[in-house]
Amino acid sequence: MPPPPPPSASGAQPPGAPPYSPSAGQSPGEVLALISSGAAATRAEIARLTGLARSTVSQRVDALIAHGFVDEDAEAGSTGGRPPRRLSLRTREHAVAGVDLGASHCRVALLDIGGTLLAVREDPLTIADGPEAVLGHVERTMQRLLEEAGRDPKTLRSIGAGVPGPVEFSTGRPVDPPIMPGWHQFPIPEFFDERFGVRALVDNDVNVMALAEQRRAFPDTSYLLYLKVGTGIGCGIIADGRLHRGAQGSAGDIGHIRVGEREELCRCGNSGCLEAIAGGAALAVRLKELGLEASAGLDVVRLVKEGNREAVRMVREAGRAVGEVLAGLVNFFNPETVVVGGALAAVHDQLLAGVREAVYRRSHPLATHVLRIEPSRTGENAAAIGAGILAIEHALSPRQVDMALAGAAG
Amino acid sequence: MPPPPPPSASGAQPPGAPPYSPSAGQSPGEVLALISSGAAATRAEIARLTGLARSTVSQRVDALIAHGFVDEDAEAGSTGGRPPRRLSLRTREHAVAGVDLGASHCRVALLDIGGTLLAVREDPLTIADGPEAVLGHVERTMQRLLEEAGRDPKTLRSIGAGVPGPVEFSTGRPVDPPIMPGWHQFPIPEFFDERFGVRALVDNDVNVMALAEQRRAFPDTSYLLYLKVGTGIGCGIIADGRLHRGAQGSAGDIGHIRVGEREELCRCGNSGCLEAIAGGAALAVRLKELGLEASAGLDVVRLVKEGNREAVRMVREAGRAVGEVLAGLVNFFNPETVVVGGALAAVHDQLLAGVREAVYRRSHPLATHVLRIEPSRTGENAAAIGAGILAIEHALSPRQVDMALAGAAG
DNA sequence: CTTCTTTGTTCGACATTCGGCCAAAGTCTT
DNA sequence: AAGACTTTGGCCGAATGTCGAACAAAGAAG
Repeated sequence: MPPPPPPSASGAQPPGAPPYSPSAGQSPGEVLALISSGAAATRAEIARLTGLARSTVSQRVDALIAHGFVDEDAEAGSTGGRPPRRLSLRTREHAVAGVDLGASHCRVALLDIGGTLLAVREDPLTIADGPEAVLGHVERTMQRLLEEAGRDPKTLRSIGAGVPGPVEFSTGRPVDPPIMPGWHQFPIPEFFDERFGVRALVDNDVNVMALAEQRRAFPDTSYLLYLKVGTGIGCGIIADGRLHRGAQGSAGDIGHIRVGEREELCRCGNSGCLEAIAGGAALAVRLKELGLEASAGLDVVRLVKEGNREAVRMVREAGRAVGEVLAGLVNFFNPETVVVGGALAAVHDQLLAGVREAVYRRSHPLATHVLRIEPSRTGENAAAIGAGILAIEHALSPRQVDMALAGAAG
Repeated sequence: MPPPPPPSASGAQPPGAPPYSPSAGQSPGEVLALISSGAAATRAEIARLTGLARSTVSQRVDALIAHGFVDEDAEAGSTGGRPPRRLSLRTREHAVAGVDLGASHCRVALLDIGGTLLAVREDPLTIADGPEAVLGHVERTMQRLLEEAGRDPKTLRSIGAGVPGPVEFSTGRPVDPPIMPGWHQFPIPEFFDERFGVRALVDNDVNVMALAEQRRAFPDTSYLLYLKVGTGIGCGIIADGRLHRGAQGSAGDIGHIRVGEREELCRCGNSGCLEAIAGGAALAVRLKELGLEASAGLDVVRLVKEGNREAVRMVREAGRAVGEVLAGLVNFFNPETVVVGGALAAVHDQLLAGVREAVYRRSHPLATHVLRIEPSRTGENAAAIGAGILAIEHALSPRQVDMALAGAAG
């Protein structure tokens, strides 16, 4: 018979004990996370941060070094004692690819595992040509970039991809994508697994852009909305530092939210949709009706930059429409940062003026008190880099790293 | 010289091996989570689920039993071999309190750690009397309920509370609550800590109602919106099974989202707010203008139940207004379930008809395909129970349990 | 009544972690 | 410039935790 609850001997915690465990560093993979995130750069820092014994830290770091995940750099400056050896992610032998597929373009980026862009290439490409043709091109581009960058294809650790349509993230398959005929349920990860033997993560393009924006430009923000105002209008959502994809992965599909009582017809069949009022395509149509030369969102940008009064007025009005919808989303979601990107963000002076005007008028003071509304800081590579970040974070996840260390024990 | 990176098995896993670790059971606290959640009820089940050795499981379960967290019940039916011993949460010696504070009422619930309601009590109470008076009453009610239920106050493990205003969850302090004068920044957790020596978790009342609804009525849904249509209108958000509170904890504040181009004046100073159009208070005002007897949301409910045509029409119209806003939120958030509660949900036939009509007209098929819009299933105790759930989940969190086991080591 | 299956416990082997000790490598003081 | 001090990292024995095999328990199946 097991003894009854012990009479709680004086097991009171020693006074100087670390505060339990900050729930980090419990495995080699988590130690690597500390290193790669920049939270800790030396063995001693890791020990302090995790509360682990220095010897334990050393042992884990040794394992990470032995498996090629970590480099031991030159020693850093002393703080009064023996100078520490600086640890860093071994970027030379680990690469990922980020793929940005658009309706009419394809951009492939090669990044090292530390997030540094090694090479990019953009090509015109019709996504409606179907998955085999498009992904075949992507594969060749990846091979080419690897060669140009002097990286062994064996060092590719994972692949991220952003596509212009809804995706079931867990399987990486597009789900009834409107502008991607032939892609419904196509197993994109399997395609890449067969060619490169690595895991591919596929997400909506707006989601990966939001990820890039948050990780690169606003790392201190955990709640961020990324509004893409281009031909259409979409939104990427970062909640608690992670992408929010919703129950079916279609979260952020705000292009067809109704604005006011307006009746502009939308291609979706409804009327008054945000996209039909403020989307680049809709603006171009209306400018054309005014006799101006405009067929796409980029023409609107051009006209605004030329100082065309009608175009400026229209973009500002579009900003107000976006802002009216955004005001509601701000109340609902309570983000800390809203980033406006997409083709129309090129004229963000005009667009953001309208957005800010509407949001600050309609949102609650509590929610807007510290709210920042800013133009996108990432450039044309945003989606490709965001896809690459998706791949990097997968490859460096403690779980993946621990598996690699355990799987190839030696 | 360290060997180069091993040929890192890409995705190939040994066929018979357990699927790495389902990231559960890594500590006694996590074993308890399996038991309390009902995921596993015997030692053998825990071993199968976690992949741990049976001896390890036994040792952890012994520790949990020794510390009074787990009971070993009578043995269950055999499946062809030795019958397993059934394990269960020891509910007799662990209790929590759930506090529901409203503008003019106070409800306190006592629950055992398994979530069973032991006792409840509601009293009229003016929250504007200030924190000392109100919390003093809550304290006395808790003492009384503990006595009535025959529970030693020492068995109280934590306290949850829902209050009618914005709260900074991490500190448990109200932040500029409009209808709680005198409560700004009042340290509610400290108040309870001094009296009961346990942690108190304070959240917005709509949030805890959403939690109760999800945990009790829709446990298989990870993305849920709880709409409370009462005097005002608010929304609780469950994302990935957890409460979404936003950057400042004011997420879900949808009462002042603009609906269409309407111009009804709102107490917030703006016009066209959802609350001013569809809130119970606004409906009552309008019915009164029509010469009917109505001063609060409950009068609207009464009139609808009496079959008053104006009231029915008005509630249905309110449902449409709510639905119009909700349609946008559904596109943005992509929930799986929307629950409509609050005082006006008592006439959910009329209200939901309007909501569904607007949502299914305006939301995208992809998002609405599997979307359920349903009336609240929890009753008047929803907020108190939700607050209790907050407390239970804190007390049973692996971290808390592991600390308890380590702290009182024998 | 024997054999089989499943559960839970006991116990020795093995791995991990800790903490103390020591060497290394700098700064600071005299 | 030499010695004292501080901080880092490696080494090693002790403590702890986990595993797997063997075994006992308890019922089902034949």
